[in-house]
Amino acid sequence: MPEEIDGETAPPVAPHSCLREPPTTQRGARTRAALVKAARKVFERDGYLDARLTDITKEAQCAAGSFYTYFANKEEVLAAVLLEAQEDMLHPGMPRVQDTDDPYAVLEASNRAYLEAYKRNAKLMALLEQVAQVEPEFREFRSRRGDVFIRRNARGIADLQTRGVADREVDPMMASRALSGMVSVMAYNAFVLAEPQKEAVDFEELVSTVTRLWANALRFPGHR
Amino acid sequence: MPEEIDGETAPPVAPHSCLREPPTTQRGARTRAALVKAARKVFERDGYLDARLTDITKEAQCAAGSFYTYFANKEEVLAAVLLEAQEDMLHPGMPRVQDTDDPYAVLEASNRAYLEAYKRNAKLMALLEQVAQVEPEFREFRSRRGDVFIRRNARGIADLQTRGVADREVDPMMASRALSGMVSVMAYNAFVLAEPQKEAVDFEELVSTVTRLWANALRFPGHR
Amino acid sequence: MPEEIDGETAPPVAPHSCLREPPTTQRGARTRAALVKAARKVFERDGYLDARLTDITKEAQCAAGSFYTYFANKEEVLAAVLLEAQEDMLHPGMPRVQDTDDPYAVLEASNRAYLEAYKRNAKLMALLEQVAQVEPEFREFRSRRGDVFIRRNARGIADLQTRGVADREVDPMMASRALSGMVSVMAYNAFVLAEPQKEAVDFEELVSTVTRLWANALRFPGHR
Amino acid sequence: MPEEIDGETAPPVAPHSCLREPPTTQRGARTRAALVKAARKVFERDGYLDARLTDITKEAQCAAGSFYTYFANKEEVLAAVLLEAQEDMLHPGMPRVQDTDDPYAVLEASNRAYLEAYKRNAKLMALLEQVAQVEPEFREFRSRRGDVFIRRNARGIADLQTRGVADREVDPMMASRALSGMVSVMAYNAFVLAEPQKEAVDFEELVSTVTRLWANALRFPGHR
DNA sequence: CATGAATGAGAGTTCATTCAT
DNA sequence: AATGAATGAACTCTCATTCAT
Repeated sequence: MPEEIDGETAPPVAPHSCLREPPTTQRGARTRAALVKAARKVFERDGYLDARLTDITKEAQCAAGSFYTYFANKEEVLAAVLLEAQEDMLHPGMPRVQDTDDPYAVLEASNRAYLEAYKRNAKLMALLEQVAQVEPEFREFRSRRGDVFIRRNARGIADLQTRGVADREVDPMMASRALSGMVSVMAYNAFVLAEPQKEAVDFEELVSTVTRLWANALRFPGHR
Repeated sequence: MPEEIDGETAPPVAPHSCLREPPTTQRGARTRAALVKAARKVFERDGYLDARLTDITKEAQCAAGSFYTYFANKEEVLAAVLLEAQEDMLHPGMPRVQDTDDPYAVLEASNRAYLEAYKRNAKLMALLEQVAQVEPEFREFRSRRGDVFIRRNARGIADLQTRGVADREVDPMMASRALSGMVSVMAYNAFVLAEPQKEAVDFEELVSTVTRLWANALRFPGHR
Repeated sequence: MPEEIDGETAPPVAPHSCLREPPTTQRGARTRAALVKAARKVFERDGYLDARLTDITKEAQCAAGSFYTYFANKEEVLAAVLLEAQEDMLHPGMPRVQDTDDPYAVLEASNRAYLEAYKRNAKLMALLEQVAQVEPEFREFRSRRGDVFIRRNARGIADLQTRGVADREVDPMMASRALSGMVSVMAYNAFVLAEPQKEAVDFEELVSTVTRLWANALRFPGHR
Repeated sequence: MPEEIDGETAPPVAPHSCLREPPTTQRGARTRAALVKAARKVFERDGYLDARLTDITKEAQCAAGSFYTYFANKEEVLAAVLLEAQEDMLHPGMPRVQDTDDPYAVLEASNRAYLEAYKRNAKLMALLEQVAQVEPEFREFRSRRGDVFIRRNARGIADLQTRGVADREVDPMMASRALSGMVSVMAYNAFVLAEPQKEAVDFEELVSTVTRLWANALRFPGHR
């Protein structure tokens, strides 16, 4: 029996957010924003572990102690950083290709949107992967983020199965996990691990390959 | 044009191995082995970052200083740990199903062997993932390990394409990257992330799902 | 051909000074000063090598970590200590005997001033000698300090040669090196090596002896 | 009143020598000799402080533990090293110029012999200077070595005073200390501190300068 | 709210010396 | 007499967090 696919796909709230109450004054808001921005920069540059709080405050041009006015520790700034970036990482502004009925076109558009968003936020994704290995709270966060896509795709697969377009033998959730995972691994390899010296994989080839394999895996009808 | 698939798929040698010369006496060998064993235990229990050298020496029941007789630092013991485990992680003792000509059976056996090895070494794989995020040398190591499987599978795909069993449209290396990645993600999710409280995914279902998707993705003939 | 005697005899700046930025607050300045003072005391008491940073911070009544707010390591405090003492070690507040034309009187005053300064800073000189044997940067520092005196005296010798008072056969720089060295060795022996139990050399005898030998060496006219 | 000049000018015995009884077997003698030789090499190369006992045993091609069969610690090997080198450092094989009566010629020969010996043993002298700053026992040793020369020269000065060749006003010991010190400082600067890149001071100029100054300082008769 | 100096526990690392073989 | 692994005390340096100003 397939798992529950639908239900509240609540956005993966960043951990520990809102512990400290938000700044009341305008100056406070400015300082906090500067800290979050600085933290993102430093985290992306040095990695989570090597980032020192003083690096962040220095980058934000404020005193070391001011940090604690807004955050209890490094984890919390990171949560704030991720919270701010969530929007773009989750709802990659999908273009309205949905109008069409061609499942292959829809699938391709979806994959392209995902990969584009991944590429756009590559450094942040790298950071998230690192942090997930180090801080359990963020492993949770990464999981929830993954689930958003997995559920979304599982719904799509189930829908296609209903319409007779996709292989009915596979469990939609399992298939979605596998295929979504496939795409995310490819994205990680292409945009995070890709070494600068080597020529990167061609973006379009990436899109078409994962889309073709995905479509085949679900036995979309028609020969391509 | 497909990348080079064959060539020497040299086993991914652990980094920095053999810096300190190996112990000459029997006693030395014993101590070194005890340290490696202790290190593996502590690493798997506490993670690479939280493992303190004194934890390792305590576990190995030797003095703190003795550690430095055999290893220059934490990285080096880890290299030794991985080196020792490599065998089982890479050559999962594939059962001789190769006799058959049924590509599906071969594929399934291969996936089962991979997943079994992953499960067997789950803690070590978790460790490797963590370390790869933290020490560049080990990111390299992880990559090389992945390549071993990717190349092996790419050869298989190319072979099936020649025999007319697999879709000739996809590039064997790209497809192998995507599909091997798919399996490894599933393995990671099932054996590393799986939370004890939740009931784990059924192993057989895992094998059959990834195999079916893989076969479909390459358009193996025949309906299942 | 005599070497260049004149030119900028820049004071021998202590090595590595000013690496850490100076404290901005008053409290910071106080702490830093306390550390330098404590360092001098500990160095003079225990020697450079045996001085532990915790001894210094303990003496300065601050936490071990505070040390690193102002100095990167032991070398740097020492540099600060020497920097602070430089003034007195280099410009021994020469009394205005210069008014006289009697070269012998001038020479004697100069030697007396040097020896007095050496005696006053004997412990620091001992420290400098020790450190020069251990840290190349400070060997350099000692050399530069020596050069200040050597050049100063070489100018004096050259001047006397011009006035026909000193032997013109000797190269002023070589002679200055030899004679300045002679005085500094005597000072080292008298004020650093002198054992407490033995009665020290009479200060006046020291001054008169080196002055007489120096004057003779340059063939000052007149019989004494 | 001049200090005692004569008396037993006992050779400056190296400290702590002969603590361990000498090796009985031939093999033992060989090992010990190898250790002393290795120690000298390592000390001269790395300095006393940076020399590790294992470096020495490695150089001598014997086990770390063997060291303690012959020496109690680092100090003791150094003592052995110095003891072996004493001969050449103290009795520089003075050429028989003593035949002549010309005090200037004798003085020059003496200085030349000293400087030549210093140059020949420059690395050892550097070592001795370093060690004297670090280990009180060897400060003593250095002093005694210096005294040998100072006394020898003081006797020479007293002799010349008796013969009416040298200024009778100066105390022979004081003068000897000053002038011997002058020569040793020059030697130290020329042969120990001299930087390889800079052109070294001309040896003959060195000899003639210190000799001339020395002779003048004692008011040797005759114009040069 | 901001500042930035002060804190101090804790980790890694070295190496002279010992001792079982 | 030789070996070389084992020992463990000692020391430096880091940096998140606190707090007086």
